[in-house]
Amino acid sequence: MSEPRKEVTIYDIAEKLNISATTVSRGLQDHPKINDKTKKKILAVAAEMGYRSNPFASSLRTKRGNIIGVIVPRLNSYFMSDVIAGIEKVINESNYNLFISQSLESMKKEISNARAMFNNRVDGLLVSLAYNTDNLDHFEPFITKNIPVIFFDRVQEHLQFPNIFIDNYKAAYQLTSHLIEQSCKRILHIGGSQLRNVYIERYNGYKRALEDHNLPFDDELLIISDLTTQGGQDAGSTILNMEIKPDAVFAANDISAVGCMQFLMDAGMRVPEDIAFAGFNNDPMSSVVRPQLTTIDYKGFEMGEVAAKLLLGHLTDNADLKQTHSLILRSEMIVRDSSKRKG
Amino acid sequence: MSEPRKEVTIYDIAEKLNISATTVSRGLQDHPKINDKTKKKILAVAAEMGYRSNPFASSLRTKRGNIIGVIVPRLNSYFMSDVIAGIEKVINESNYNLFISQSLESMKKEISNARAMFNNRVDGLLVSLAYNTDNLDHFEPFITKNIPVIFFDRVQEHLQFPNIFIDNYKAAYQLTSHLIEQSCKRILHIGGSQLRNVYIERYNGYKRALEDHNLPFDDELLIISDLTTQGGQDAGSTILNMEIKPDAVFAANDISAVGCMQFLMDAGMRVPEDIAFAGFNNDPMSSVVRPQLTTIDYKGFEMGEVAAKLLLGHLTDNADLKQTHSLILRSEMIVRDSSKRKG
DNA sequence: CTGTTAGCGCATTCAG
DNA sequence: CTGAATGCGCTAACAG
Repeated sequence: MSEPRKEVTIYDIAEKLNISATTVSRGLQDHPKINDKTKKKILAVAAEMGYRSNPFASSLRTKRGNIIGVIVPRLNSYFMSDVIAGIEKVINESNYNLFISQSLESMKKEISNARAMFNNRVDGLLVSLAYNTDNLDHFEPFITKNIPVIFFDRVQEHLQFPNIFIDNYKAAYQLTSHLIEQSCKRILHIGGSQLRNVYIERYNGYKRALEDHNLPFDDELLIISDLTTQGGQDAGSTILNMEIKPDAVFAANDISAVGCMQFLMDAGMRVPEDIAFAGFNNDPMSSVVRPQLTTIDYKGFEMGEVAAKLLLGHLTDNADLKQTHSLILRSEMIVRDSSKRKG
Repeated sequence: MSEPRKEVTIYDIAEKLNISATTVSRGLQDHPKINDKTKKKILAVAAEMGYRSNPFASSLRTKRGNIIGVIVPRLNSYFMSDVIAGIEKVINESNYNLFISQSLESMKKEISNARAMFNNRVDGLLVSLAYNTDNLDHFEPFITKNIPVIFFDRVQEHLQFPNIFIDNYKAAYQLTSHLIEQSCKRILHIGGSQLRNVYIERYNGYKRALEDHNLPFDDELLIISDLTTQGGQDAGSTILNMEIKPDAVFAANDISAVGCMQFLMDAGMRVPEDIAFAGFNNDPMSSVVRPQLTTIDYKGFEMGEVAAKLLLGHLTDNADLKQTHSLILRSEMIVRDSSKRKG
């Protein structure tokens, strides 16, 4: 295999044109004060010589690597991959690059990922927290260096870090109220980690809706789960063994809702007649399952776009955007057959 | 907001310890010829002063950025996000970082992404090709610079670039034969872009199975689709209008299979009695849909891991791994109710 | 509009 | 085992 030829530098271009490297550098960056003619010549020669800029040198000089870090709990969930797709779309149109890593729902990994991002000198960071993260100390170094960190979806309140999320409380309230309107009186909730805002809020919204409609709540009606298919099935099994069964289930995500629902249907229960169902996220499987699942349309792609744009705003000192501390995105209830007991 | 304090450099550490920066640099890298005592002192002072290495300077010097680029058609598909998760897992354990971008199934975007990766001087590249990519010219620059490029899943034969994929031909043959064994005689195929190996192979495997079992094939039995839910529904609509209907459908992915199957069921057809179904990928929705979908288990996560490991092997001059040109991963047929007409 | 000079922080000679 | 010197390629003063 032949050795790669030496890289062309701005000095090579400068030499060929009998001008200074500075001018070449400026020409390449479309600096306003450079003569259009020289600019064109520079570009032409650069192309001809196969020049490509050296981002390492540039970064060393400017102290900016033009990279944005992303830390998410998992990459392989429909919702998250949709968020990442949204982020990528926005970032791809900018001059930044994306470093992506996953915490695998472990705070320990999240800490090590954050450190890696910090050491790699990302210019900004987008984070969705792991299941069990209970403090934000590992993001302190970013504050020291004025590196913007933005949390999305799985957020935690912090003075320095903007948050982007949807109104989980309201959505859960809405969903639960809807179930109540379908004359459900005993609604069970399959909830996620009560460390995470999203699951706390969904639980709170659910509970408040019960209260507001004078429905009783007892401990048997709350099942904390890992929200996997298996988790949903386990919940189904628990329900099957209950003396007094719930007449509705509101699960904190679609996957566990579907797992639970199909488990109970396989056991002979009818949905929604015996037991109505509602999930959360509008995962594709919610419209594949029969009866189709009532859920909350939670646009991951849009959330990714918004998060990325907000971060870019911070990086370009956009005054308006820097004002934003919390951004609450719209979400929408989608009523499907799994909860329609009338009409 | 206060200005970030100046970064600590190896010179600062050197000064504090009255040794040279060279020694500090060596100590930090665990160079064998450095006294253990000095090494420890260096590490201690580095930690104390809050030192972090400057990857820009290091990269400029060594000409390696320790980044691996990934270009995929889409990030938000279950299969791809699983692949990416596998890649991330392996890379996260190494000293490399991941640049990720998506071509959105457009060759044009793929070209621009490849250029960006090249200009950002990635050390290696993992690629799954866009729907309509019909040549590999945009990857030539990587050859010139001896940058390894590895294709996975959506691959194209090329002397310089290793490929990782599954035996799509065999899997399709197996699936089609299975349908034939269920006494299906008229099997329709919903295929993807006939530019992409994966879809060509699936079609070929299907066709060969028909031939081997002396079943007729006519043009009406092939529908080329974009393999979305809508694409599946469209295929269903076409089928509904056929005078002689197929008694089985083999779709090149699960999403379109499910779209088509549910469309036909909604129109009153019975699955598998009137029409049997098979898909491809083992997407989660294939086990949620009823009847559950017969499919090919295609482990994205594993493919990601393998691809990343192979690339790392190339980067570390691992002789064994560098020998590998093509790697064919195992896949497995999963027979479910959508195709079980007997027993 | 263009050039001169200098230095970002590190790793690698080469010399002890 | 350690150090002095050098340059990777670029951009930002500053000066004209």
